[in-house]
Amino acid sequence: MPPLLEPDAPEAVAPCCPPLTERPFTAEEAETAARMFKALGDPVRLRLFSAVASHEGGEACVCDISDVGVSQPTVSHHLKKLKEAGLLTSERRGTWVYYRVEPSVLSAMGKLLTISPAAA
Amino acid sequence: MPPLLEPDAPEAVAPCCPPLTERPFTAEEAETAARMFKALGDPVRLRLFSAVASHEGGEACVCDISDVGVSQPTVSHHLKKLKEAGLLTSERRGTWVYYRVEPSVLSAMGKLLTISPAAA
DNA sequence: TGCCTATGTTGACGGTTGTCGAAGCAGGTG
DNA sequence: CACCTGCTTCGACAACCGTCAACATAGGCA
Repeated sequence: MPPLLEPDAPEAVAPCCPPLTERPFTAEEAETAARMFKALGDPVRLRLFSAVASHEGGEACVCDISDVGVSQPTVSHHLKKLKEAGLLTSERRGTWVYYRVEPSVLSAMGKLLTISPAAA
Repeated sequence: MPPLLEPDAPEAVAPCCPPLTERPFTAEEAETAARMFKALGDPVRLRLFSAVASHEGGEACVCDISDVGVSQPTVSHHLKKLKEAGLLTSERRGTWVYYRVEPSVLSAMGKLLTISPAAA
């Protein structure tokens, strides 16, 4: 087996936390959820994420989305951050690297922002 | 009218952006939306926001929620950030200051994370 | 093999952020 | 008035973050 297994941690996303309105978050829940919000808290990253998420087939080559006004290394840096936060996954196919949205992420984050019945 | 009108900007929230998956965000949309995500991108702020959002009546006194492991000035600092991001509002009533969740925020952010039909 | 293109990594720089203690302000109570 | 309590602001500091140029790596192709 080649040593290409990535040390990133894209697992701490899906079953994360109850809705924000259900009860006060614990420190651990807050740590986990804040990591995702933080990843989307930069305009460049948000544009990259949106570009991938809205791209045909739910995936996009870096070359398709790197026109966001910063240098290419910076794009790579931000994509790495999004990957480490568990929001994107990447796969190399030949010359190009394709990024796609981790499927469960959108719904998981959406649930966080749900109005819970207890918050009436 | 007393000169107590606050210079904060809690207006740039509600009608913000289309779903992230609908089309790539423009620079302006990303700037606006990232401000909200960034505000929730800190564990302490997320706990404070969750504490307010889940509190009875949708509002909470600072004294009710300041047990998050940081000093009281730091709590105040984070609440200010949340207010500047348009996520919370505050009101002084007698001795205590009450914070409440800006009502439209949760649904607005929830819509951002909606799966748009175009992203099939 | 060598060269070109597409991405990722490194190292450094300046700006931002989270944190605290100290000081300030506002309201209540005596 | 003085004093206490709840909260905010100020000033400072270390840590973190976004950015770039330079370099490194990977794959395709001649």
